Amino acid sequence: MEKESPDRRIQRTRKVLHAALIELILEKGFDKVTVQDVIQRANVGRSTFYSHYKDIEDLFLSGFENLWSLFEQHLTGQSVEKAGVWDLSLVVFQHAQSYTGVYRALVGKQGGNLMSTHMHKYLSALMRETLKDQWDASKQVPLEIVVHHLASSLIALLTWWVEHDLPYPPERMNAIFQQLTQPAIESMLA
Amino acid sequence: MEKESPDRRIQRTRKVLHAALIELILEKGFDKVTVQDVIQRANVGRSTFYSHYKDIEDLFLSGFENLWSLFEQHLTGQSVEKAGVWDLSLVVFQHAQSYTGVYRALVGKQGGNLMSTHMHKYLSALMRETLKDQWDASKQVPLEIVVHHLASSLIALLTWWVEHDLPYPPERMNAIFQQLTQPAIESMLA
Amino acid sequence: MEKESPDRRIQRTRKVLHAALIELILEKGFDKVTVQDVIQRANVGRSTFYSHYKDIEDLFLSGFENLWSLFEQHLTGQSVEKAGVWDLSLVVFQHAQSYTGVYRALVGKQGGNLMSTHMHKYLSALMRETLKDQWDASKQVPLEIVVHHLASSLIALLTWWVEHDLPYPPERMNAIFQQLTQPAIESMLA
Amino acid sequence: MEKESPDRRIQRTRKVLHAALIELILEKGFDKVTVQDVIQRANVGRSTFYSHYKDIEDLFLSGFENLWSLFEQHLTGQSVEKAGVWDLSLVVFQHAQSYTGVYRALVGKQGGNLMSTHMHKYLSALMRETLKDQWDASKQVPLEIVVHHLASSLIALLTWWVEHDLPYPPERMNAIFQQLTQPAIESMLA
DNA sequence: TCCTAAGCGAGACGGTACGTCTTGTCTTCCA
DNA sequence: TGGAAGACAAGACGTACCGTCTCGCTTAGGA
Repeated sequence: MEKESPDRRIQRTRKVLHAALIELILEKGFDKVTVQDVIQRANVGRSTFYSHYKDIEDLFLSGFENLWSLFEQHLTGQSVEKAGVWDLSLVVFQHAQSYTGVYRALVGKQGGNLMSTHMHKYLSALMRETLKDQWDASKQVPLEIVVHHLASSLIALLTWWVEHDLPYPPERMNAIFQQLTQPAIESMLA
Repeated sequence: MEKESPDRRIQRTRKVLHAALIELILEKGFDKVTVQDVIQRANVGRSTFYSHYKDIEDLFLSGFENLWSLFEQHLTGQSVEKAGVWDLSLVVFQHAQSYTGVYRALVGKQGGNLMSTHMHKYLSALMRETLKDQWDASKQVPLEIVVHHLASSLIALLTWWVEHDLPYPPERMNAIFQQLTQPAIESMLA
Repeated sequence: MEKESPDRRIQRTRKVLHAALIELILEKGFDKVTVQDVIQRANVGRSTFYSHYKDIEDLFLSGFENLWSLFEQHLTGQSVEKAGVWDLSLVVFQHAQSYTGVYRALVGKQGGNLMSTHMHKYLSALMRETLKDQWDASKQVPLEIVVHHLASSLIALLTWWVEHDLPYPPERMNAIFQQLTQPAIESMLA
Repeated sequence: MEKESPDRRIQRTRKVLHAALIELILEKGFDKVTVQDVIQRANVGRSTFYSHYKDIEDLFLSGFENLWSLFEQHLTGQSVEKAGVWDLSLVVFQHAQSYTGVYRALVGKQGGNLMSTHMHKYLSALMRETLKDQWDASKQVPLEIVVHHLASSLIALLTWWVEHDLPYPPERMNAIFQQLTQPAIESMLA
């Protein structure tokens, strides 16, 4: 018996494509990976690839979405509802540690800066939520800029951390992030 | 008179190549620009291109080096010898305003994040110089990370500014940068 | 119905490539024909060309092989088993008349002397077969030279004929070939 | 002293170009030799080449013309005025032996069949002169064809001889040529 | 004796073709 | 019926030559 339902085959195909992509990014960086490479490594037909994804960037982003939804589960799963910016960032560092391999492939130079763009978008949204009630238009620095700054800083720090092979534990990294950003925020809120 | 020495021809060729590249990046982003496009726009032979530059990235970086050397002239030309981090950043914003067109092409998404990498490298070096004497190993946050953070933040802010069509004057941007980063640095030095 | 199997597509592609090559050779001579020309005329992708043939010479020779295998069918189809040199040459002239267009492209200057080389090789082999039993080592002229001479003469005559637009019928040409070559052979065999 | 007149410089340049071409043809065959190769080997500037010759074929033919004028001196120098076809052919074989190196480069495959075409033209003209008085229109084989045949045969034999490293002396080769062609001519003249 | 014109090397240049590589589309075949 | 297989048109890649075009250097033969 042991038949395989169509859906399961589809899931399987997507999984091997993602896995192949991660492998190849780690080997030579996202920019150098071609569709050719991926389908060969994944042992998948050319047309099969294109029936699932528009192009290689689409595959990449789909992988990132998966990762992000795991991150969101991690987030709601373990912290109190109304978390602050630095609760959020802690989860980011912890999550990155849990999935070191994947992060190494996606973050920074290897990931072709593609992930940074998307992660920035999602992170900004979350951070805006945590800050928007404490902020009013009279502040000297627009909320938009502050959020942009915090997201960028977190990603920059994360990238540094991953590319240096996680030399400190997540909690230490988060403490650093806090030391680097909190004083400015506090003084503005004062 | 008006003869053209070999050297001048070479300079001319490089100039039209740079100009063509900038134009094309502004039109469709660095990642979409091909060598084909550039030589066609610049009216330059294919082999001529390759006799000057290894590939399109090489052309891009050569353009960036030009820009950076202008920046360095700007820097030494107008500030006192021992400038601080926020004197430096002010010059960055001013320089970007002077060359809005070029910066628009090179910075951020349009520039394919290529410039960010190199600018980060150069900025970090300059910033490390201004900070290294005030820092000692006992600090909670390593100098390396602080410098990485400052350079990343400045570039992120610069990118935001340019991509939003310079909504504030350079001085205002630098004040914002200072408000976002100085408190943390001060409290660490205290 | 009217489905097209992969194999049929391949055959079709090769056919249009051959046809395009013949056309172009007739227009400007083999030496001037580029791969670019051929694929443009045949409406075929560049890489498709190279997936079928190593280079333009390969395409040319593949066309020649086709022609030669037709010739061999013609040969065994209509003559008695043990044909002599001048039975063979008659078939050559007849075959050239049947495929005037192709021969015009391949033979002589237009064909870049490429076909001559290969045709010489094949013709020599056939002629050696018809002569080798009647020859012995004591002859004043080595068999190798005689065969070389006969093949060269036949090709030269054929070239002249085709380049002068077939002014005589094949039988007349063969009679001429016989008058030019047979007396010497006879006198040697005597 | 030893000044060099302009004319002598020109002669010298042409000579080194010819020499370089011959060397290169012997090394890799005419078809593979580029202008680039020649000027590099001859240590001559690119524009200098083009001020002397239209292209590489022009250089080749100029070399052939030199050789041919040597041949004509050889011809008138040593034979009686009204020579027959086989006196002519003997001189051809002798001349080839005297200039083995050059012939090896020009004749046959190495020479890209270019020389054959021109030599055929010149030889035909000479042979037509020796035969035209003995021929009348009533002959079964047109003079034009006979001449074409004789010239082609001689060149084919010469090519064979040179490409096989001159295994026989010139006189023997000429005797063979005579045996292969004379009987037919005699029987036609009878 | 100067100087002017020519021969030359060097090599930048716009162009064209090469043979390779990758893309995204499409069709057939098999399980 | 979905996926593997792979042919295909399209077009960019980096390389190799082409033939044209300056440019300076050298060196002669006439002023």
